[in-house]
Amino acid sequence: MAETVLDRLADDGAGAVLTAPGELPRASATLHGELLAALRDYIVEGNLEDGARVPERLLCERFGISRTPLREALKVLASEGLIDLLPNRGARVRVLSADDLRELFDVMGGLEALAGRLACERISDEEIAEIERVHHEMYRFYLRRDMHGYFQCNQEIHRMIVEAAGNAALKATYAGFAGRIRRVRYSANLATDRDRWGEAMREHEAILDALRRRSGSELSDILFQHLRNKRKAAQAEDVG
Amino acid sequence: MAETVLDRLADDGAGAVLTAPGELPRASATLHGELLAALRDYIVEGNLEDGARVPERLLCERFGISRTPLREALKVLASEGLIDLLPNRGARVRVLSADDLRELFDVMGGLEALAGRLACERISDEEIAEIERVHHEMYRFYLRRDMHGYFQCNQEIHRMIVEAAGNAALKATYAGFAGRIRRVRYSANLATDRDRWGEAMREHEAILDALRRRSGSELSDILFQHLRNKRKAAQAEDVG
DNA sequence: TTGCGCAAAATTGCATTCATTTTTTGCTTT
DNA sequence: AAAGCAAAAAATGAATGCAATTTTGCGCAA
Repeated sequence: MAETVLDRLADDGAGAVLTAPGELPRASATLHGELLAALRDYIVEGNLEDGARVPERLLCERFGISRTPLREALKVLASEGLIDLLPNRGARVRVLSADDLRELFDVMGGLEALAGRLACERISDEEIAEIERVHHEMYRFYLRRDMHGYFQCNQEIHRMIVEAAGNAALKATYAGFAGRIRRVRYSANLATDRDRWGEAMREHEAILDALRRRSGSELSDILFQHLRNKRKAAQAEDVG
Repeated sequence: MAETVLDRLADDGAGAVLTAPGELPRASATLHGELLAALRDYIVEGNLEDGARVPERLLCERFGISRTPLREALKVLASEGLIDLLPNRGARVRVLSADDLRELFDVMGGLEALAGRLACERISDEEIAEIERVHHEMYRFYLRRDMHGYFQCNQEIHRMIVEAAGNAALKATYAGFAGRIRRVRYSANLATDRDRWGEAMREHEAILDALRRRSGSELSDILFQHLRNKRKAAQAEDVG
């Protein structure tokens, strides 16, 4: 919705910047940087339809800026894969084909596999305990069939593993891919596919187990397969 | 047809630009796109010192363009991690600390591990035969202690594995990280460390073996470790 | 009604201009 | 001679202007 962006910019004023802890570069006190972050969120959050034209003129008015910084931001978003720039024909929200999705999921899987491997090398007992805590919380949501809570915890666990990897480049790359995928809604299928939900829960048990044993290559495998299965479930939804 | 940016660069003798097949988005017939590719190569190839200021004015003259498209390209290069943009203080070639390098190598390792895993799922016998061919060529270079030839083949093999993964998103991401690392010279150490060279050669044997058996998770492990060892060798050079 | 052609309007890509900020230069003071 | 400071010069960030391309609107014919 339009107001979201307006409000965000207005709330921040010209100076203040929400320096969200180490996701994509929420670049500092420059107009370009703020605009970039705002516009990225605007698109990632699905305020524009798939394939919709990104209205340059309109966004300029809305943000109260000229075209120059906006166009700079669009170029960056295009390089991030969120939009397509068609020569002389403006920017469009990138539409992800089934094949694109397959690719993105696999890369996400590879990045998570890497995160798990690296995490095993350096994670502390305290961090593992933290993850276990969220894991058990997630399990309770699972028992209650509370999808929203479950997903919240699920994402949090994956985030914590990436965090535990202690690799900023990985984290930024991961965040970028997560943003590209986030536009796609693929969440509702666990409700209709109880088996998958149970399977996912078991996979998470295995993840925690491998993590406890600091078995990097094992965790790596499990995480990749976990994402693979997630992808398959998501794609099954497309068909049915 | 108008003279392209590339022509202008070539005219100035500042460095020929090759249109390498399917690396980072060599965007189409737009000035911005060409400029971006040219500037990226210009920086990746090391024409500017580490930490050097990127001379906006000068590059404009050299490329024969105005500041607007150049600045757009700089924003993108910054988002790719090749340069830093300091507010009001221009762009600088990003200096990679030892820690940055560690991170980048690990991510490269993770991406190669993923590539290997995916490649095992879909690679054809013919593709494997191709890789074997290059592998043997590389082995001959190894026996002759021809480092240049060896490296050429080495890179080619890794490129082929990424190619065989059949994942464009992975390929583009891989190319991006390769570009960021390419500025760093870490090649000369095999000459001084015969053991490492032999070890690398054995690792490549194992890579090929796992690939033949289509053992994805095994290849994944080997490739990650291979990059790990490469990193260690590269970092050892820093010290000695 | 549907499709075609063409002029008007809008949009895009890039150059240019303008206000700030940073950097340099040159003078003064100790 | 070195340090401090002010003014000039250069740079950066963003707005505006302009030519070129694309899209839209509309009349007209099939």
